[in-house]
Amino acid sequence: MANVLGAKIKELRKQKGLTLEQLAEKIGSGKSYIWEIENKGVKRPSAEKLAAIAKELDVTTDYLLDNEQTEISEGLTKEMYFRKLGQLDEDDQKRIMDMIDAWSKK
Amino acid sequence: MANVLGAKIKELRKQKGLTLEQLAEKIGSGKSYIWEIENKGVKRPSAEKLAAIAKELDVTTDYLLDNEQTEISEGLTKEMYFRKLGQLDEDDQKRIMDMIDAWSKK
DNA sequence: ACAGAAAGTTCAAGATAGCGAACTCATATA
DNA sequence: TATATGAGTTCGCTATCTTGAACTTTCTGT
Repeated sequence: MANVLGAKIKELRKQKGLTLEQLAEKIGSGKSYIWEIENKGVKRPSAEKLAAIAKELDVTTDYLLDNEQTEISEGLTKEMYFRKLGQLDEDDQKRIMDMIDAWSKK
Repeated sequence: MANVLGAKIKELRKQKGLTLEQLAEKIGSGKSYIWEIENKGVKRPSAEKLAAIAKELDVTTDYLLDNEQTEISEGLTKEMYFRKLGQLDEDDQKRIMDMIDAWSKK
């Protein structure tokens, strides 16, 4: 169960049909580094690199870092609601946000 | 205009009335490190630390990293709530989503 | 003003990130 | 088979992170 991060990146990279070198080039790093993240497990990758990787693989940094969350489908429905939220009137938006705030403190 | 990241963190931390030590403790690091991020400028902070800081300061990691974006926009606020929503337990998430659904049909 | 506490600052040292260059392994092409 | 090409792997090296402990400055109460 170690190196969840690496597993996620490897899977997403392959889904996109990218080689180590291609992904590395897109985010401006060496392919050896991507390999080490995926296989050896880098303990504390920099926010810069990870954000770049996340962007290229169309996921959020938070998703990559969260060791509990290994499925993206769930996240996608949330994103849908996020969009819906934006369509409500200001007042309703504020009510929702207040509610989230309230429930966050538990 | 160097060290935009540090400036943002310092400002947000003060807005919340937190001391270096308080913020440091919340994210599990030494206060000296927070100070160096804010004042000396750490070049490539780890994703883990930065995500923890962002969470504590109620902003996204992406906002902290983006040197162009220095204002907390409306979009960012929604993004932040989107993330908060994902951190609630399933039941609460469902309640919020139901509420959004209900209010969408008005 | 003074003492003590709280906040901020400095720094040396050990741990890790991240790169380049060279290597292996597989697959393709002649 | 031989050669080439692309993908993955190993490793040493430097730069940077991150910490703990000691230090200085600022605040607070008396």
